[in-house]
Amino acid sequence: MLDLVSALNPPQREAVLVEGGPLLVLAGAGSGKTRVLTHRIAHLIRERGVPPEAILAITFTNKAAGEMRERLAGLVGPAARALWASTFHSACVRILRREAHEVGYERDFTIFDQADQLRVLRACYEELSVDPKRFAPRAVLGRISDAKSRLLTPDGLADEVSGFFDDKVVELYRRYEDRLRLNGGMDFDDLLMLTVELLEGRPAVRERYQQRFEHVMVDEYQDTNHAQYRLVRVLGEPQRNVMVVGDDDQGIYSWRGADIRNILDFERDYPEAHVVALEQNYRSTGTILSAANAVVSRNRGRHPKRLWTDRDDGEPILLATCRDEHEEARLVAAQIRRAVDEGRSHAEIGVFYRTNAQSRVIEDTLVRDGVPYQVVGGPRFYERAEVKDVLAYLRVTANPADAVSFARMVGTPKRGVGPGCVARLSWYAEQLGIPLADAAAQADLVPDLRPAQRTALRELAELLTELRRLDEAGAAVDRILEAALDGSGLRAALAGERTIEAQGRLETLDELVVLAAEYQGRAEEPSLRSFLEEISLYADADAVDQESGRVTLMTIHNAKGLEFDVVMIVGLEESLFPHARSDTPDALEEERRLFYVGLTRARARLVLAHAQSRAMHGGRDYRLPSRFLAELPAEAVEATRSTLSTPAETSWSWGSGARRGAPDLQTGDSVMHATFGEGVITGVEQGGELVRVRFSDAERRLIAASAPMRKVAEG
DNA sequence: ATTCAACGCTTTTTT
DNA sequence: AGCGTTGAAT
Repeated sequence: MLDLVSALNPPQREAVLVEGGPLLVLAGAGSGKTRVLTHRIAHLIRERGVPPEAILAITFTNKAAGEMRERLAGLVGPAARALWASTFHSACVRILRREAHEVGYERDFTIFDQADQLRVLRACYEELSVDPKRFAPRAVLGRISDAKSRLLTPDGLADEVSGFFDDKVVELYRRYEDRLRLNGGMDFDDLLMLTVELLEGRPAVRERYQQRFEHVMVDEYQDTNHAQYRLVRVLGEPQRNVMVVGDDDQGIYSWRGADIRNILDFERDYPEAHVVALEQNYRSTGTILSAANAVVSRNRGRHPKRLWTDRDDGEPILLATCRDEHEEARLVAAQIRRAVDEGRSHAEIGVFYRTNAQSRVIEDTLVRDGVPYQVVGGPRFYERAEVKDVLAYLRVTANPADAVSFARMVGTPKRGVGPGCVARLSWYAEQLGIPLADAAAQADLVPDLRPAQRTALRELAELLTELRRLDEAGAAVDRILEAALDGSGLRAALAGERTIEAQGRLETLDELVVLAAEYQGRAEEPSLRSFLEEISLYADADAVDQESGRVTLMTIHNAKGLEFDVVMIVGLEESLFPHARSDTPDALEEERRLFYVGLTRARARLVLAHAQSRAMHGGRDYRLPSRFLAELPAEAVEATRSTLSTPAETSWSWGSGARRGAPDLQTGDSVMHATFGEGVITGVEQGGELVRVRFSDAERRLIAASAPMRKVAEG
């Protein structure tokens, strides 16, 4: 039998072996927390006789859940399959599918993604005659999401807020809720909120799940929100065998409602909690670790701690100054080449950035250089228009109440049925209290429709009947998908377009069919509903393939939990990283944690880059290096101007170091710029380092010292 | 009533 | 660079 603890260090061993009861593991980056988690579960199963199905293990991604199950199978054998290992959202769906009626939903409820949510919300704007320009829908949705993550109903929110904007939010939230229910739809926040309502509000249901889960374990606990916290709390009673693992330095989701206070609250709720700190890092070189420590220790709101390693210092961190984003991309390519020449595999290289848009230039360069790479995140496969179009047919098949999908389905391909027609149909459906799909079958009875529209609706209804028949007969998902593609005319419409774009979309749809077939072969109990559900809960991070032999490009958010031999972080510029929108002290600390997460992903080599100018919404911005660069210990860093192009005439340094004298520019001065021509200074920022200049076409912010620009007249 | 083309505005991070 | 809205053409 495998020895579960001999390879562990003392605190790790303690965390694995400690008796039941609440356990808080404060696990620094790279300190082996996944190992602790899996070994503890294995220990519970093997040594303490806990049945695998009595353990609920919450991970941050579906992929991590799968890996945990696999590792566990290696430790305790196939019994591990009975373990509930999943994300919060997947676990909630699993519970809600069984108990839907308890919270006023049908079992076949649909999960609405952000695009769906916006459609529902926009409909509410119409109904309530709210102007979307005055109340940005995305912002309102954000407020609703925030309320739900704190388990606030519209009434609860109303009690808490007041004011013109907030009153409207409450009003919209209330209507949004009604409409969601009408659609049989739940948004991501509902999955959590309704599960908490269910468990807290229905003693019989609660007891069932409490009895079932003897042990509850949560990874990445610092990124849980209030709803998740309450979920853990209610499931953990009465045994209180709750283990949470987290690191306050790695909390990067507060904008999504995550609350680091959950860690503090844990000790308050469970005063008897056992606390274990894992501070030995097994991942990174000494240099990387000390740099990461130096950066994160600038944050005020954190538990003081210091990760240590007994590894060598390794190589210095390479810091490259690039002229623009193209040079930065070439630097990335050159560094990849260098690493590969040294015998490293492409798979061991990760390139991180703050925003998805940054991947584009790098991709272009890598394609040109023939470097194999994968991009995680960005425009998502399942959110492409053509995919959503055909999925709308499947979603209505699975849930006839889903009016959002119905409207989408009716509109694509074009069949002469637009919003006006759908509105009439909805009116009719509402009068009779029947789903839109059924109303469509009776199109002949709906007033004020054109004959062609009646025909189109009838045909649609027939298609839906056919799809539903296939589904009920247990047809394979890829077969139902094919039937939708052909029956809807979606495929024919694209084929008829004969454009490159249409060709690409057809290929996308073929890919979807392949994915459906793959699902069909892989799923334990394949069904249309579970296929749609898997798609809805599919996360970008689930797609990371560390064995693909390719370089991985992704946002730092997606890099959480991963590690690479070589890590490059690009775009380290003020207003990009830290992002301009993170302008409060707290938000800035979160940006710093994000940087910390990025740094600590690296095992051996770290390359950091910033560009002096970057193309941004049409124009070109001139930028200062990120303040975070100045926070790196000087002895850990080797700075270089990218050697890939001729150095600019002016050089400048970052952070607290020497600063070149900028031309003395004042508001009102006239300047001549090499590229933009004549302009006038409209503002001076950051102690004269940056100037705002209005040119004939636009106002730009330039770095006073290095922009190719001279003063032509005093203001 | 639908559809299409132009315009103006905004873009962090994601389950 | 993309999206949503607006206005015009069918």
